[in-house]
Amino acid sequence: EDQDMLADSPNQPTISQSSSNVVDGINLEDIKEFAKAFKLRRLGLGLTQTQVGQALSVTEGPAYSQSAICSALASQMLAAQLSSQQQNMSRLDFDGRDNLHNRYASGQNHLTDFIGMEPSKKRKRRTSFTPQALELLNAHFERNTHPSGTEITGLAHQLGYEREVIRIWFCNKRQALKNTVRMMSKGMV
Amino acid sequence: EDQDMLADSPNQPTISQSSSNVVDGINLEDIKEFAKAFKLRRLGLGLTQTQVGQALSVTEGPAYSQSAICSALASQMLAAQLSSQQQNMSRLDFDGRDNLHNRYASGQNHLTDFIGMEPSKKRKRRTSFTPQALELLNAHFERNTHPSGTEITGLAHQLGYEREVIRIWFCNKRQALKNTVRMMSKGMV
DNA sequence: AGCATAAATAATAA
DNA sequence: TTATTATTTATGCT
Repeated sequence: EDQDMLADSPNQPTISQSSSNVVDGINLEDIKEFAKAFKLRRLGLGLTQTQVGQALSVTEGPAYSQSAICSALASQMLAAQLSSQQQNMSRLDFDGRDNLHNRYASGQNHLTDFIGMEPSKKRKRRTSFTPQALELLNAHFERNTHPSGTEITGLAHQLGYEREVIRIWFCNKRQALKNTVRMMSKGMV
Repeated sequence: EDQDMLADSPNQPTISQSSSNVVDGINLEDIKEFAKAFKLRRLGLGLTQTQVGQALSVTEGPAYSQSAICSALASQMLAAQLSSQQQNMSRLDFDGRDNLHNRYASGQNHLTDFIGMEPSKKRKRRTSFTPQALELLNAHFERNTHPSGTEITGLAHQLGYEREVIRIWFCNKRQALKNTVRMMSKGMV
């Protein structure tokens, strides 16, 4: 039916240029190629973004609004366009981590350097739990809000998450529960 | 999406079933009821979580941020939703709904007392970036998708935009990239 | 009208 | 409490 239109792939072969625009483990060139191919295909089928989104939502869940499709693809193309316009831009170095590190190491930091900034402490990437994992976690929580170290380890292992991540989940969950109870006791609602 | 949470799910009336979902001395079913009621009430008043939080902070102390309200209530509902999937609900209970309705129809309206004022705070004017700005931003993004606070401030200053605007730009950009990757991985095009 | 995307809101990991 | 991510809404273009 109608997702067939999207199914197969003209898939530009190659283009994995060695320019190595790799961000977060993905190659930006590939992304840009994909975006272009997707749009061409959509236009070839005479569909609007909204229509494609609706069609996809049938099979993929309600995850593709017009906005999603647009934001997913358009900006990649814009980026491609812009960067090809001018390859030579002046190279202001904002990438501070090294600079920062150097400055710090050389002891040249002043107070002003720290105002309004945080020490760029690489926050851990937010993990997202699968519904299955959540189900198990919630079930466990209802039985015991304070799992022992062993239990936590067991859960972590069983679910394939880091132990610390599971531990924190229970912390947050207890906090949420406590907040709710507090609000209830204040007679809200 | 989250209307679904409110939609059904078996509303144990009077609860306290002997199944006794009691954790730490509190009945989880009550909690879930409360969470649902609270949200319904908030939506009924046309308020955001942030607004409610601010209003409550006036009387209750600075203890209710948007996050607090969300974390207090949303996760309870999620848990309710998940667990209701399992216990093959045969039991649509409309009385519960009515009870709920009565409870807050007759109950304290003090939320409204503190709010009422401006539910609308003038959406910020959409800024439009110059091509030059976009070029620099994109270039930076390709080097680092998660700029530190300092880097953001630096970019904002250099380009003459508000810091927040730049920060949001990166958020949206990351989102766009992620959407693309997601679509790619689904084998589209 | 349809596209592109900034801004706002909700949810929740750290 | 903070910071980010996920999703939605709304606005400026073409």
